[in-house]
Amino acid sequence: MSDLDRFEFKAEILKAMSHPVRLMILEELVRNPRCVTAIHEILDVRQPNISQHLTILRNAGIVGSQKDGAYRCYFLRRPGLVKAALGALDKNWPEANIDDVRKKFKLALEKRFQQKQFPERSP
Amino acid sequence: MSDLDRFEFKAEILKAMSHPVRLMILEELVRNPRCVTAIHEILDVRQPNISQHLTILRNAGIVGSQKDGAYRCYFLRRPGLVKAALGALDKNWPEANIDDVRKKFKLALEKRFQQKQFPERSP
DNA sequence: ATTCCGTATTCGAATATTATAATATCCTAT
DNA sequence: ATAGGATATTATAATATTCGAATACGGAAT
Repeated sequence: MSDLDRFEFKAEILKAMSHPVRLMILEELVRNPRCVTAIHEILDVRQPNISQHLTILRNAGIVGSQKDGAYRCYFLRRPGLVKAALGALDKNWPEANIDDVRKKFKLALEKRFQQKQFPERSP
Repeated sequence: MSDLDRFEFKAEILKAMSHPVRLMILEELVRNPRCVTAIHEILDVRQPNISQHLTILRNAGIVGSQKDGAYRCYFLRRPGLVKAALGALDKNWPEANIDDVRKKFKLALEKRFQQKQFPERSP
């Protein structure tokens, strides 16, 4: 798997999660496996639309499903990943310290000029 | 901030990250603040396109920038969030255990019937 | 002042995403 | 076998995203 491929793969996973309805679905599935109707009742979204969103999540490998009689049970295939990603969004992280940023930028700049022997410019 | 708003906000942050080029930019910025040209050289992407992606990241509040002479230095405004999100993608999490899933689904199903007094159906 | 370098903006075409409506399919119970 | 509920699919219209090309703009050095 090439380097670019790896980034495209990660981007696909993130993109599949990047929708308010899909985030709500995932947050629900973190608690419990659910069938479509249950999700449809919990969220205020039409059933076919729910199915579409579930398809997107399934294609990304984020959820799986299993038939149980008339129902189809959806569940997280990568609960760890999903919890970690949702967790990253929930926690309210501190902002970067601007002085540290400036310092690191200066260093990066100097290192760059040494390495590449530029006459000037471009950190 | 309403409940839906919160999900839309999270979705926006994720969406802003959900692009291979933007992921590469973020991974670079995790290491060091960088100016546009440096990013442009590291990645094989045209400069105006880099600027466009940076604008998207900036609008989502993920990166900030600061002028330094002719350069504009970009840096992570929420390094913790970004590291956690990238970390979630990197770690290779185990898959869900299908038996646990089934068990939880049964429970959810039963609970649902009790609570809602349905004659039948719909976990 | 003019030139060069670093960066941003604008526009356009191609493509992708989204929600809705309509419809189809599958399962279960009668 | 038929009805009704659960789920999926399709088509479509509205909207958004993406990239490249061209261009604009600002700072630094001559």
